[in-house]
Amino acid sequence: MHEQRPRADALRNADKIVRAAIAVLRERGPEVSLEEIARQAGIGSATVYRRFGDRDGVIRAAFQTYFAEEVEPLALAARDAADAGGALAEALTAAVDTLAAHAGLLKAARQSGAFTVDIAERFMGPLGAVLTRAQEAGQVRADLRVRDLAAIIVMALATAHSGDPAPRRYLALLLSSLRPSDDLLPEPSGHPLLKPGA
Amino acid sequence: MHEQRPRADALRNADKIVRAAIAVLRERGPEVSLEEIARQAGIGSATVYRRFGDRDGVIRAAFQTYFAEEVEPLALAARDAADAGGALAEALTAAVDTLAAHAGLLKAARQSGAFTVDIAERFMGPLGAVLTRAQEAGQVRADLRVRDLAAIIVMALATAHSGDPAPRRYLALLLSSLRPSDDLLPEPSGHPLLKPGA
DNA sequence: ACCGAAGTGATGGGCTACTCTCGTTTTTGA
DNA sequence: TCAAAAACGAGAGTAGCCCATCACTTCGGT
Repeated sequence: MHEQRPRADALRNADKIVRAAIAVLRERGPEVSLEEIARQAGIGSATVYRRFGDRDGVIRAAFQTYFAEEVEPLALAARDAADAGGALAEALTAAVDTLAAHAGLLKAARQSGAFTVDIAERFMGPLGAVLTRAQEAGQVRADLRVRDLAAIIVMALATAHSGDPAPRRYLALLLSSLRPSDDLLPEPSGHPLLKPGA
Repeated sequence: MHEQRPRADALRNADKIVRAAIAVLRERGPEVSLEEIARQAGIGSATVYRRFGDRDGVIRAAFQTYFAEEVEPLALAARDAADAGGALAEALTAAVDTLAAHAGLLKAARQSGAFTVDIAERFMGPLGAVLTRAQEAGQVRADLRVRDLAAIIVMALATAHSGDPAPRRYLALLLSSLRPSDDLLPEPSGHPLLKPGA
């Protein structure tokens, strides 16, 4: 009854598929067929289905891997900065930049429901400490949560069309909403805290 | 060489198709087949293709009609309010509410590239006067443009998952970014002002 | 070295967007 | 009112893709 860990080559192949998916989706967008991804990975298409269930499974896995490797480190890098508020803004800007540079992957993730506030929040956890410090310093409003930072990333990227550069203006607008304010934000809508995605 | 205007029944049918598309997409989301929409409209599917070219054409037309009929009036209604800043916030909130109530249609529009800042801006024109008045009253920052208001709508809705209520908290956050500020926003990225969509 | 887990490539079913044709209906304008 | 023109409907047909399955091969841990 002990969990069987997957075989070594299975892990290698899963990784190859994910890498290929990231690259191909980035370049060619959500239109590419699964066969194309499998071909790029040098893996049979049947294997892809065995490992990931269906097309959306591949896209979800690819996006989450990308997020963990490219975005989460940005949050980690912000932890030790002297200027908490500045580090917060920098981390968010860098995250938006790299995501905007992966427009095709991002679009695919959106269509597969993989680009949500929940997912972003999962990888922005390290920003929690920075946020707290910035709040204690009076640099940002006190009623913010980490989830709001994740939402800012999602919102800033909503305006990015195909081929657009990063939507700097709107991100700046969003960052300016972090300033302390007398009005309190309404409570988040009553989400159960269950994680819906896989 | 005078422009032929389409026949009366052709216009009627186009309208029937658009109405059916709005209703069906709202209820069933982007997954519905074109044949289903045609059936609901009581129109042959070949006619749908004749009039709108392809699937995305139908969705674009449906979304724009919805926008013109349900969202633009909200902007018009705000024009004569005494409190310009309040009217601005109300109009944006109401726009986000109705769009959130049409989640399926919205999702389809996004997938077809019909829900863009450009499209929103096209129908938010009437808010220009209100924005100016609010700026003169010092209620909102001076470097805002109508396009930014359109972007706020797009951004606020980016966080709406399927079945979510309107994302009030994030809209409130966005509205708080309208407050006057000492920092200037960066210029909008160098969009040509050509309208890409149809 | 063995045996089960994992992979392979091929095949096929099912679905949907889209096209074409042609006989039929509706509109238009004189 | 009537004939030409325009639009329509229905169905068949094409093509591409997702996904499942199968019979067989390869690989890896014990």
